[in-house]
Amino acid sequence: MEDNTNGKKINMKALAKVLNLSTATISKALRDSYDISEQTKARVKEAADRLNYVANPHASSLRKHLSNTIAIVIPEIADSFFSQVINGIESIAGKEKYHFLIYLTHDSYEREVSILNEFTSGRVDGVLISVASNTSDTAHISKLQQAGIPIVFFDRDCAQLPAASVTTDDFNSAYLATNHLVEQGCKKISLITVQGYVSIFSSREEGYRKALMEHAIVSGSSDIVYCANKYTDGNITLISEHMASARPDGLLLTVEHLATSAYLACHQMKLRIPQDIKIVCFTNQITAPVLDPPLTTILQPAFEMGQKAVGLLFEYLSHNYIKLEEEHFVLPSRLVTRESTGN
Amino acid sequence: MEDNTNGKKINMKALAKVLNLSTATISKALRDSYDISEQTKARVKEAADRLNYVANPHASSLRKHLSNTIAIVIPEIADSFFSQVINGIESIAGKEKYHFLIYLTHDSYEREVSILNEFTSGRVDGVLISVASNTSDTAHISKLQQAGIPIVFFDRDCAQLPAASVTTDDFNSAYLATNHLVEQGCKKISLITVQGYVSIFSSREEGYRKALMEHAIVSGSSDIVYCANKYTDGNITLISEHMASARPDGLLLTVEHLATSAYLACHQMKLRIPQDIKIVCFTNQITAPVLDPPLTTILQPAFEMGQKAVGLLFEYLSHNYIKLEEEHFVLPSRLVTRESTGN
DNA sequence: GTTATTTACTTAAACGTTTAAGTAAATAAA
DNA sequence: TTTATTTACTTAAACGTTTAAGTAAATAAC
Repeated sequence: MEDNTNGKKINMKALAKVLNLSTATISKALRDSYDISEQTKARVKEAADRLNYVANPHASSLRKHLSNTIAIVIPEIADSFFSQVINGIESIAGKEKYHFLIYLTHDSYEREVSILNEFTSGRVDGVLISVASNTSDTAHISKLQQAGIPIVFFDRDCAQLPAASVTTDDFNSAYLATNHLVEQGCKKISLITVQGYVSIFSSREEGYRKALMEHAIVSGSSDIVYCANKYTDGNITLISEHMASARPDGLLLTVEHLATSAYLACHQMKLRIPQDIKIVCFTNQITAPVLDPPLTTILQPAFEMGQKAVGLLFEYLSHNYIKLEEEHFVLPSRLVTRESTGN
Repeated sequence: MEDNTNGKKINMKALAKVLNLSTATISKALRDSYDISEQTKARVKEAADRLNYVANPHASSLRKHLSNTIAIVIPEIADSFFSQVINGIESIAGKEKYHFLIYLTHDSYEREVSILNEFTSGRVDGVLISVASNTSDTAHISKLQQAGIPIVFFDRDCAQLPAASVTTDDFNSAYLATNHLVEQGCKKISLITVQGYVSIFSSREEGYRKALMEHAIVSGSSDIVYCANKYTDGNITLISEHMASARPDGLLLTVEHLATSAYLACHQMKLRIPQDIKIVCFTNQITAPVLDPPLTTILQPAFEMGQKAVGLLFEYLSHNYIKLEEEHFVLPSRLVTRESTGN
């Protein structure tokens, strides 16, 4: 191979020297500038290919004030919903040659703040975020917006903020799911959820309440159990104790990992699903149909939400001049009934 | 607020002007250089904090030839194993103030090649990769190594390459799992797996074969089913057809998503697990204990593998001068027996 | 009291791109 | 034939850091 590079990493200057051209010409040729002859473009591209030239993204980002990178900020990654969202984002961002950095808040407001604060540095061109469940003060988000970094919320938004959002119809889904439990004969339905300020949890709670109200089922705060928002034995205990004391005949679970906990609790207490207790859960786990018994789920359009969120961001970034703060999309979730609510 | 910045993004030059210092002093003060007085350091840090100064990472990376970013290249993300690995990586990388870019190959060799080729640009300081199952030509990986980018393989390595690896004992796990099936009374055990060049699949296949051999169970190629490496209805059909024709009484499944497919196939065919057929699967799904019936699994130390892999990379990057190509770690997986192999 | 060393800074170049502005040669317009 | 325009480049500055090298003032050594 006569490539004159001795295995050293090649940069634009070296490439220019090889071709007897200026770096400006190389740069423009590679970006297909009208300013460069077709012949030269071909020569440059051939040489770049042959010598494995790849432009240094830091130099490029520094000069252009564009990173071609977006940040995805989520509470957890070991969750079917979030990983499917990432798949959706990747399906679009990958094609557009965008890179994405992932940040996990572990559902902690403090981490979220320190993660977002760093984004004023120009590291990313935009942010897709699903906020921590205990995020109520949104100053860190406003600060980012004021710094000119576009933000799109998905799933968990901060309703009080003027920002783009892609969510699902949590209120209605919870309402329909609760109705379904009532229709299947439940008289005492408990909500197993997570404490948090974000709207998805309050919406799900309100949907649940509305359904109960409409069926004249009295429910008090003792029918709601607040669990930790991660998979722990503690949650199993919480649910067991609740079932022992409140003796519900229906459960609405608002997060994925609660399905396993609730099932284990039922198995431990020898409660038969659905005969003794019926269960619905918000989850995208593919194992739902093979659980014991198959689980009735509220299936969220995770992949599509990811696509839509990143699509909005790209539309903004490509200067199609949409106003992000006016973009709000609510994609429908679907109640998939299975044996866990059958009879 | 008298911050002289009018809401514009502040850079080092602006900060220097505010403090009547040179940018060199600012830079050194923020990095705690011995060259700067404590008094000045305090002044600088206070002002930086107050004005929300965050250094531009592109400028910094360009100058230092360090990105403080690593790449994680995996086949899929909607998989408990990989998402737990990411959690492990994040648990270390997050603390070290490293950022990570995620790239999905969708198990395609071509995508893997084009993703890795880009890494010679200096975008990342190192790469953690689990190769695509059909990667046999490893030129793209060697090229990256020659360019001086450190690589650590996890789970799926390229055994022929001199590179660090963190794997689990696939051979032995498959061997033990198959033995377990035999001990539980299986006489005809099928392997449901995925076609691929990577060692995990061949190791699992060999472990399976060795166990059968030792028990003098004759097995032919008709006992092995090669599925697509993603969750599809096609796989369910493949498995059903195999069970109809080969009539196995035991199944060893080598990838997570096959558990759901196999269970559905059994349900459809009215085969009772474990009475008619016993099942073991390599999976980290938390729902394993609540499946119908609870699934015997080979649980991989995903989180620890992520930690170990990124730990090796950091040890190398911090110039502790370990030789990556000599680092090979094999972490043990654990057979967790449940009803799917009971009697 | 002169010289050497230390302290606490500053100056300026460099990292590898992109791009506005400039230019010489070729072509078109008058 | 002269002038205007177009083509295909080059020059040089800029992006925001880091750092080697330099320096003036203060302190220490002799």
